[in-house]
Amino acid sequence: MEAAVATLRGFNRRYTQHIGVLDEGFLGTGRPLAQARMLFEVGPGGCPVATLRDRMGLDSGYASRLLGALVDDGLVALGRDPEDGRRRTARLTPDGRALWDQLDGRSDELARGLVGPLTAGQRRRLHDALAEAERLLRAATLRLEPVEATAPEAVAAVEAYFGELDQRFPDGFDPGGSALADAERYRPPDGVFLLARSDGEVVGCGGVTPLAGGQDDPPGRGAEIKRMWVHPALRGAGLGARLLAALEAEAVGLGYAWAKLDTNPTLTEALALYARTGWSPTPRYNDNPYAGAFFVKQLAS
Amino acid sequence: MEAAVATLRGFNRRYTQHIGVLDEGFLGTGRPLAQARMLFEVGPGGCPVATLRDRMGLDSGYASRLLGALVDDGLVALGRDPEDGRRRTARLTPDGRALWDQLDGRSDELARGLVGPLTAGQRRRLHDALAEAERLLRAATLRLEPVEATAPEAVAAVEAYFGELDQRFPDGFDPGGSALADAERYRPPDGVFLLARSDGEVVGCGGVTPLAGGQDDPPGRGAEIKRMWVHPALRGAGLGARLLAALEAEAVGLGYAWAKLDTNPTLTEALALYARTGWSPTPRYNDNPYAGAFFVKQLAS
DNA sequence: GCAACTCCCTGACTAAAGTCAGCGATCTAT
DNA sequence: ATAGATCGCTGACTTTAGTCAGGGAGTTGC
Repeated sequence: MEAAVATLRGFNRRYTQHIGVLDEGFLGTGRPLAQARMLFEVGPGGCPVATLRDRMGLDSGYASRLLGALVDDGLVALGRDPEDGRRRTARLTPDGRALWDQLDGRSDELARGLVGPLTAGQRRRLHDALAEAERLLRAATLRLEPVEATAPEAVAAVEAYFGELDQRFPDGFDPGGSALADAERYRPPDGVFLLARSDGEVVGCGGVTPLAGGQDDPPGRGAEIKRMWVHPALRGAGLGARLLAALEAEAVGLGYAWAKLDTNPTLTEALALYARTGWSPTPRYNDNPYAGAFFVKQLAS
Repeated sequence: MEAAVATLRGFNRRYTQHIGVLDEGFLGTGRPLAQARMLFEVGPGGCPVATLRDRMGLDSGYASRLLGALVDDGLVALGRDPEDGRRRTARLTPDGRALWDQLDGRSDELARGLVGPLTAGQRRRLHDALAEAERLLRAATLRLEPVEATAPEAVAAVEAYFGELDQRFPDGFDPGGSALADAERYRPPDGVFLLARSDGEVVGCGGVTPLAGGQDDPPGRGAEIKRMWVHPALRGAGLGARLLAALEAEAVGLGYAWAKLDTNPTLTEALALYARTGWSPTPRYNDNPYAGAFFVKQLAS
């Protein structure tokens, strides 16, 4: 712990001094940093105002004013959200896009200047180190929150999960119903659906549903843990373990005494995770044609 | 290159959003960020005003004002430098020290909170990744500058070098004279002494001196490359290669046609570096008792 | 001993960043 | 239909951050 804390703090100090230089790409455009950052955040694809405020952590009034200045200068256009007339979406005008390209180019140039003195091998090492650090930092900073299984983001996460299974299994994967089919089973008081977010982006999910116990099952109410998924970019950073632990804790909170889960035996990382965290093999308890391994765990209360 | 640039930029974005949080440890003390940062920079050991300005990149007037505010609040005391009456050194008063401790504690707490959710293994991986990234970024951002070999920082670097040799060799190392002994040999137009700085801190050095050519030497004037040293914290990031290349370029600039250097055969990384960068083994050319390997290189002009 | 140069400080600014209360338009639940 | 909440906007502010010109005390080179 101490070593990691010290390294993080040391890194932070030097980083803000040297690499923070990348922000300077946003200066010298004849407009204040905050405006430039705002324009950059809007991005070529446009962005809802609320998202901009959230991401930049700004006061609603201040954000509005920054956008107003960009609109006045003809760089950004605000449109109404067709689904909710209160919301507005910012989009870049052609002029705005030109400035965005300029900002992007400057940042690129600065980053290039920074890695320029390194050899190809060193650059690769830098790339690997930063990617690893980011994976771990994201895993550390993400937030787990319960949501409705029918929420658009939850559905998107489950569909990403299904899509991945479809690619991964030799014969594809057919969910046998939409992601929404059994949504009510994930609703309190008998279930829950957790979404893992990092930077607002969904990077994982998983749910708890009630499970009818059989004759040989432990006493007390039983739950099933389902649809556990981790975004590919974050694999190997321990997010799976955190998510599983959080789901177990939720199950305990819902009054369950034990839980089961199934998985495909080809998913070796998952098998290792379950073995490591106190899950024991158990006989098949459902007719899921894609599952070949079944686990049970007595939940600590 | 592209991958490294993209990763760096992506890392930077997330970093400034999440880890920049560490700076927030400096907020909420009822005083502006800049003042808090200044107080923290002064540190328990005190710090000359010029150094503070440099490190924080501030205008002289602004820095003076920030310090003035801290002095008014009884947190910092300014004293005269005994060696140069124009210079001032800032020191923390007991109250200032208490606030410093508070800031330090908050930063630590934030860093702890950040790495807290990670397992011990993940923390170690984060530590390693950040340390590697920092090494490489420092190697990329450092500056090489020619200095007088008698400059205090140059002497300190050479003494660090000697000290390290003394530890490394089984029978110790005796420089046979102080670091200053042959300082004039490192002075233009016949020599040069380079200092590598990162963040103002000296992280490496090396010099070029004239070398009398023998019968079997290549035609033209010959130089010797000496006292090449890299700070232990930056080893393995390619700083040695950059330094050596810079010294060779300096030698070319000084009109030398070839150069030699000696080293101890136990310094295997150094041997590998020389072999990799076009240096060829050559017979002993001096009576340095610590040297056992000798190299020569024809310099490109 | 004097000119030239440093180092730090002061006064007088400007621009940018950020806060707070309140308002109209729009959506949601009952 | 209406009360209550949400979303974004506006006005009126304060505080920070940062710049520039100049000046006094101290040092250095000749």
